[in-house]
Amino acid sequence: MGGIILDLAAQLEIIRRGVVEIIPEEELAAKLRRSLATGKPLRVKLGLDPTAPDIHLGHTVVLQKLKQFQDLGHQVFLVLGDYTGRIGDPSGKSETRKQLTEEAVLANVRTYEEQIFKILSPEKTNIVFNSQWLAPLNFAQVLELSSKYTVARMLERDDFEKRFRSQLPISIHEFFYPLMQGYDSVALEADVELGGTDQKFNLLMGRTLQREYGQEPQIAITMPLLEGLDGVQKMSKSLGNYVGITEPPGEMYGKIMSLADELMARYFELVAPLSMEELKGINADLAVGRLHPRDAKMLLARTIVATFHGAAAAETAQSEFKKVFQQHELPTDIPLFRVPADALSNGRIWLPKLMLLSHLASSTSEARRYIKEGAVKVNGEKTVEVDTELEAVSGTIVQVGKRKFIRLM
RNA sequence: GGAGGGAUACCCGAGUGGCCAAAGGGGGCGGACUGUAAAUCCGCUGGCGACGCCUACGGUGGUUCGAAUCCACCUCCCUCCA
Repeated sequence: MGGIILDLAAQLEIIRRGVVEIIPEEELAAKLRRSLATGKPLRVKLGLDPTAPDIHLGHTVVLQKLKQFQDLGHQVFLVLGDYTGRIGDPSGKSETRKQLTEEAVLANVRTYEEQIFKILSPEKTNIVFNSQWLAPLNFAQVLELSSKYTVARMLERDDFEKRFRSQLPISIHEFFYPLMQGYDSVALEADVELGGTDQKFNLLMGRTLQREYGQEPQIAITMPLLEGLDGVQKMSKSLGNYVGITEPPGEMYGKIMSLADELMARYFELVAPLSMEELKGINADLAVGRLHPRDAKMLLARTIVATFHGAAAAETAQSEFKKVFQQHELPTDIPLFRVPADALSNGRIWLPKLMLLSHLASSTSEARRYIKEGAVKVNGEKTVEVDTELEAVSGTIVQVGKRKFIRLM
């Protein structure tokens, strides 16, 4: 399968980095050993639930691990859960998720693909849809599958258990999600399955089912869940504490700079594609004060932006950041705004009106608030008078807060 | 099928006739400070050319000078019993 095949110890070291659990590690070593001996790559699987088309840094933790397998010459399978997506993974949820329509799932899958290849090499990635083997199953086969596991064991799963105990509804079809995901492993004859720690139950289900279907059980590897920008809850789109990998470079850079210092190490370890030596060096330098936390964070931001937008974009994002937030200068690109003629009287415009029209504020009340708070600058001059009638001269720069600017034209 | 409890702003959650554009917390935003869109402290957080007016406490009506608060019906959610 090509690629650099390192020896067992070297492979294990790379695979171990950042993981929470490898279940069981001895079996992984055995599989790797066999793979090295026979030249047959391992079949590594990652399931994606196509409900959220926006991939964020949280997703990349597990994608990077997959990439490492890929770089080690193993065969990577991305299972796009078009079929399971219609159920919605109940993992960690306290309530039943709504089912997606077939069209919605397919639309999401397309967006997924575009984003995934920012990390994975397209030519080395096998994308498969689980409808391929799940859809043709007949009722007898489904019954057989469901006979391989018991309700009692199903209820061992945390979220099911909680819901059951507090008498919240659990639909029967939700029990099928782990079964279907496990069956994916059977269908693919997976050697390894990756997932977040919240996926542990589902990953182990794969092992159980593979055994039931006469296969060698896969290895379950769990990755940590990345904390979101708030530093408390896991990164997720619905919590709004995420950095999307398709966000513009400047936005991405800024969001990372807004991380609490304490979270830096975590992001360095989980999302920055640096070598172990580099990581160790950074941590050591930080510990002895040789590296300023701010500069470390800038390095982090630059590295992450470079991953998704390239080194040049990362450099630009950084110099813009320095310019605006350290030197308090104007950004290079300021959106232009043309004042509509009917908003002018004698060539002047009421400042709150201008802010509203140019989306610097979402209402005149908000605009008034900003002005009173001293957040508004006109050509660099703080303006606290709400009833300012501004001369609409081309080139005038209006700034709200630290980040919002317009230039009149 | 029966009995009870609840629905308040972005979220959680007080308020049980006027002092309520509605406590408190979270989140968000702004300012100061700085080392950064970290941390910390302070402030703001419905709309309106605005010391006033309009809209808002699940929905629709009603009682009252006056309703988030009382009454009726409706919708949805929850708890207990069967």
